[in-house]
Amino acid sequence: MKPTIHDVARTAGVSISTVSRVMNAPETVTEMKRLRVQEAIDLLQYQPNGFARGLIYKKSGTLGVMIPDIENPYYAGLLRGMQDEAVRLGHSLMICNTDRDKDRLIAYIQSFYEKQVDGIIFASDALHPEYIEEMQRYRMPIVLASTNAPDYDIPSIDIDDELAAFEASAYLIDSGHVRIGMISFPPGDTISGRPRMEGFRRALREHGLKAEEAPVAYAAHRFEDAYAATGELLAAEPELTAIFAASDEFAMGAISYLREHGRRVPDDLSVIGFDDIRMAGMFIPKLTTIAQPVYEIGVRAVRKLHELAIGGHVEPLREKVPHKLVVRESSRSL
Amino acid sequence: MKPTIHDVARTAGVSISTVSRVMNAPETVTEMKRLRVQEAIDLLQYQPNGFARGLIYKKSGTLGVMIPDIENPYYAGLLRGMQDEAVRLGHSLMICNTDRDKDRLIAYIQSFYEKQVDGIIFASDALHPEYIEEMQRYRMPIVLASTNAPDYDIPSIDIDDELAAFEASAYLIDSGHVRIGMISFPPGDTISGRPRMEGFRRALREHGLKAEEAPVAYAAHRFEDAYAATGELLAAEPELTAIFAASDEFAMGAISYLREHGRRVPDDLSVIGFDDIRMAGMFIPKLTTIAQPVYEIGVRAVRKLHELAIGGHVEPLREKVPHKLVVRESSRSL
DNA sequence: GTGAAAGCGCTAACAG
DNA sequence: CTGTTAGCGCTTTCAC
Repeated sequence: MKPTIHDVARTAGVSISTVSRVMNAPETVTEMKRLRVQEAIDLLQYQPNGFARGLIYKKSGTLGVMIPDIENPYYAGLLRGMQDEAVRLGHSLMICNTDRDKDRLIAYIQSFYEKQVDGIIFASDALHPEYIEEMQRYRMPIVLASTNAPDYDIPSIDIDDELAAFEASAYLIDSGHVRIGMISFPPGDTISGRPRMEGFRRALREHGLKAEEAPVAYAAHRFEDAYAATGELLAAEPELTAIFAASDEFAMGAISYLREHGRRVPDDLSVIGFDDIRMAGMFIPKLTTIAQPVYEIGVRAVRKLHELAIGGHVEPLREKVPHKLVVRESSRSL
Repeated sequence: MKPTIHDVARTAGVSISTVSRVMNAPETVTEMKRLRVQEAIDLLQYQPNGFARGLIYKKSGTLGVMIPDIENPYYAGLLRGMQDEAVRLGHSLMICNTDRDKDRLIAYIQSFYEKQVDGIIFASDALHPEYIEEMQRYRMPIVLASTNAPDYDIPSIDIDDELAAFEASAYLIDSGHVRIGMISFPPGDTISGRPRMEGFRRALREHGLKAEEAPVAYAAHRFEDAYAATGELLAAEPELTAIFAASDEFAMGAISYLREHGRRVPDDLSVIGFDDIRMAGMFIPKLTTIAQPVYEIGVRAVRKLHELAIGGHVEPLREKVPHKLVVRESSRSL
């Protein structure tokens, strides 16, 4: 059996309060007893029971994290940032891979609640009001990482997707491309879907191109979807010279399709991605992309949640972090 | 404030024991009261406090997981399997990314212990005796996923690395390759390092090739290391026609190096990887590789840990799961 | 069938 | 400075 505070007290010959004190306020105990207690602790390998402390402090030192797809490298970077900051703050992370499954997500919210996590970080593209309401119903501190909720007063941290997409597209246009297609997340996706598409369209418009005629194909989330979408794009506009992909994985899917259909990248077509996942620098050709400071987003999300859990509020509520265009090999000037 | 069992009891007009009963043994309560209690529960959004239950049951319903590098897609697949099985069993996962940092790992073991996880899954290549002893000292159930410990009686589940490496190499030889190099994990790595190298050598030997003369270059863990190692390999043996990479990431690093130095894959050189991470099918060229059933390993690891935590022992102690050669585009017959 | 009460391991007044 | 005691929220005998 795990030793308890009573065991320590007994072998040290003191009361349990004294033991408790040497753990929480050592300076209030005489050196002699403190040493004796410390010895007993070491001897018994004593470690206070988290449940008992939790009951009293009403804190678990654990943060819940929801991510939609753990196999998506984008989230891996985010998690790393969160984890590092959590360690720094003395917290643990309870991670839930929702697989974009609604029931699973709701079940996890309840589980987080029962396990008394100190707060939840919701990292996802798809954020239905229903989820938010479920979380708010339990009144748990929550912050959004790499997404946001314009309709609710929930702290969030992400990049300016519209602007980033604008810059990616503008870069293509400035490189001489005129016939540009986009592989977008579904228009119903209000985070990485619509804003990036709007940024794309605005770039065309502001550069005197007909935004409405530019072909856009939708892909759900994965490589294969983008592969197929590229076919649609080319069918709609065979003369395409550039593609703006809303994620690096999409860019890879597009490049694969192009290769297998005799189009060279970047010689025949330029492709630009989004996110700058680790793989972007390993792919052949290396991806030109918009880099998101994912690690940083993870770190700040945890920090924000910590603040929120401690102080009850955070400043600023909605935080934007800077993105950056990274030019590598998958694009070229015309 | 979170409602407690007392609140429910009060609003339902019963004692707390009755409330407790409708949650844990509803059939022992008369329908009338049961309904009234259920109503109160729904009304107050009552959810029992995990700390209080934990104190009594001495179980947290949480499993601790240690992984060395969350950005390595190999572990993402593993985690997905674990997560899915954990959900099925009603458990949560507490994940720790050790970053191969010893202090961090030890700190996490203690944290797991304090938080009363029901057990630990250790998924890693590097497994120092010190870690094992630290974990055993706390007498927590532990299972090894995708690694093993020959010197200790610890349940483990992984593939037969030596055999898998043998088959990968034999495939290359059967395809007509004679001058084959290997990019290996460091020889000190007794899991994915030495066994895979021995499998490689045995294949050469059993096919009448001089195993000792085959060049082997070592790479730590990542793409960049393999990139550099490929240069060493080629310097040692410029006539190489095939490379066996001990991981898919190594294979990608090798292919990148080859591309950038004017060698085409698979036309000039064949490259075979190991693991079959998701990216293997997205890379250009698609990787020929040894597929590990990572998802399955994750699932079984959780199941094993569950058994161990419940029954105190598992059968069989060391489990091997089958691997599979997957031939794609990065290799060809001579 | 149901309530009162003890106790899980710990912290925090409260007395001494 | 230190020990005693009352809970934290819940489950579980044990009487009624």
